[in-house]
Amino acid sequence: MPKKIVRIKDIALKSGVSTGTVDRVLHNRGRVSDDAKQKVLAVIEELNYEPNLLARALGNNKVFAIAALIPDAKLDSYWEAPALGIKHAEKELRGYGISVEQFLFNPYDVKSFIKQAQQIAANDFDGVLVSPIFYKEVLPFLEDWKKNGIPFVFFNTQITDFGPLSYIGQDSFQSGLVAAKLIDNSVSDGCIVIAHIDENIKNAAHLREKEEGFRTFYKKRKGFNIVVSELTRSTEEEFSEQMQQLIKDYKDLKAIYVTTSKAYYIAHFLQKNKIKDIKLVGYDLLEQNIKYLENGLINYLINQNPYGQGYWGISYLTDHLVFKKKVPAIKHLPLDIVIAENSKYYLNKY
Amino acid sequence: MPKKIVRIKDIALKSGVSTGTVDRVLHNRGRVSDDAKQKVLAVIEELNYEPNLLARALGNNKVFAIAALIPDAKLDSYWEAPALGIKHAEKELRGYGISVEQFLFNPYDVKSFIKQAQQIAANDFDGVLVSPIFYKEVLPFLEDWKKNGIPFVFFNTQITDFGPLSYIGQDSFQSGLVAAKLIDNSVSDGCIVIAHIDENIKNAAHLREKEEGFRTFYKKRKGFNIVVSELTRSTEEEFSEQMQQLIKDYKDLKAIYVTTSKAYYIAHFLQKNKIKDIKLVGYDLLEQNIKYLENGLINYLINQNPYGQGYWGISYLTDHLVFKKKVPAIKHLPLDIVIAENSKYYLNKY
DNA sequence: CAGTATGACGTTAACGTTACCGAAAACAAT
DNA sequence: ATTGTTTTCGGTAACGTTAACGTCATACTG
Repeated sequence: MPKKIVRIKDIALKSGVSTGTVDRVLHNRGRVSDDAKQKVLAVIEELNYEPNLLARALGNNKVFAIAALIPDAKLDSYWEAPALGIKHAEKELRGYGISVEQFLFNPYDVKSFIKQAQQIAANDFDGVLVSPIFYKEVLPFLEDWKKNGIPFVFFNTQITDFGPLSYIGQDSFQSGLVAAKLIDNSVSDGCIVIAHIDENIKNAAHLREKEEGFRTFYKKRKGFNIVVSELTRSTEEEFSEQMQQLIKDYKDLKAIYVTTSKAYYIAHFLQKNKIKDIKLVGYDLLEQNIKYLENGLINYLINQNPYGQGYWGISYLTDHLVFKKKVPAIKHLPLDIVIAENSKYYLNKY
Repeated sequence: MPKKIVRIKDIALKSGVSTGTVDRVLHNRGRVSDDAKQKVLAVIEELNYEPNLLARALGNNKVFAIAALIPDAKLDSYWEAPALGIKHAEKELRGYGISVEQFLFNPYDVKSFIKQAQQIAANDFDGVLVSPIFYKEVLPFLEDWKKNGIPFVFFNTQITDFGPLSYIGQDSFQSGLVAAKLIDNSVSDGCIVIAHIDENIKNAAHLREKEEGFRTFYKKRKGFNIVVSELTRSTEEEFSEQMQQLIKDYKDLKAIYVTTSKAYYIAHFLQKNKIKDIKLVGYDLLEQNIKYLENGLINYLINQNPYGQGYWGISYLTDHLVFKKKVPAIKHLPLDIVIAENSKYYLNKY
């Protein structure tokens, strides 16, 4: 009953060559006659050989160096989670010959991004995990890596094409739909604001997609007034003024959909000004967000699973490098709906 | 920079014994003097040795046979997902020397459970994954397995103690809280029914816990009338009558919380009788449930992640048997809140 | 004190794969 | 024919761990 295991040796025997030749065929690195190659391939097919991943990794006996190019969590705490996911993945996969080095850049400073990317390009890594938030600037590096056969995985921000090994992240449009439905479940008319906070909407395709998804949902609905607002917060006062204005402009404001992880700015404002009955939906389980989720000022958070993104990114690169497995070209992580009662399950777990 | 790898041989060398001795210490299978043991342990600590899991599994060179004792999906489609999770896990882990055999029993027939369990006990398996829905009947088998040093993992239904390797499932109480909050978000007063469908509440501790969680949430709230109803459905007519009665008894019925995966029974009834404005929250992404989720008759489903339960169960047994890793004694899977817009992410993925 | 258990340890062949090192064979240029 | 070059291929030592086996020494038995 336990299926007979097929080894390289068996293939070699059956096709009358040596294990070395079979190995060369398997990884088609040439130096093998067409004749032999065909024969070996036929036998592989016939016995339907499945490589033993353990032995493969062990025999390889190489430590693969992976570089992770991500924003510095000190400058935006959203990035704590991916960093942790990456760290945990490394720990778990170290036994499989993986080592990861994180290159942190300032998400508000293109220069710093380029500098770190150059660092990576200068040393030779076997794979790169990158959050390509600077579209134009990352391109030359992608070219370089591609030319050198170094696989790279995008995460969090999607770039179409340019041949990444994989993209890991969320479906922004769909997440806009989810947010809309959640609001729709408790608001039956009035004004709803889509708030982009601290991001230049021009450069942030994923925010536009969220907005698009949200609007799409509400196209079917009557009696709502959907408004977009771009807010910035360099100081609390500045932010507060913008909010005051918003409240004044839209008397029937019923709900706010925050497309970034900064919902807690608004929650803070609402609390301070004792404003109730405005539903609030945002993203990401930052400590401050959770706080307001628990005291009811934020109604729902959508988890983008940043921890999982980091974890899967490293995981996929490992599958590719160590085990030479195929990995999906795209992995959309679930759009977890988080309330106070189930939040703990989404905190730094996978 | 790439950390120096510590091998058993290094430990042996440094502590002046042989690799065999180190191996015996590592797996403390005795036959080692206290003296040597202490020394080896000290060196292990000092170099902080981390075993190479690949080499371990490869060297072991044993095919571990795991038995999965679960209800037959033909008799309750909830069990399709765990079966699939188990199958996928097996596929993924076959390369690591794992083979799984599923033993399906009739969830409504104790005899069939016993028969299958005996099957497992008769042949010798290296590990068992079991959904112990028949509390009393499973105990003797647990004793047996324990005596024979065969690890077993519970999933879906929790049994306190009896020394499983791990329990994998949901926190029922907490899931009651989640359900309550979801209903509370869209209902502000009136009567709310907790419906147990097709289950004997006496034997179903997890259903009682769900109810308990739900009630706990509503203890803080005023103006609600929380009612419990046990429903059965052998025929559609029988069920319909019970529902009619319920509607008649509670004119201000605003929401129903179904503690099992049978919310679609109620949705079906509501649709047929054109009853609107009763919020419905249930469990599990069965095809029929999804259907009503999409057309709005079911408002929320809570995903118990049955696929993941199966997957993790096998995964944990593998960690224990193959890699000899420590596994958590308890794994509570997330209480995923599912609406039409995010349901696809929870369908048979992990 | 011989004989036998018992316990403590070392040695070693595997596990399946990889990758390097040459040997052998085929071919090319004199 | 000889030498040189290239292509194809076999042999084999690793990779880190496991577990069966063998070898001692010591303790116990009568």
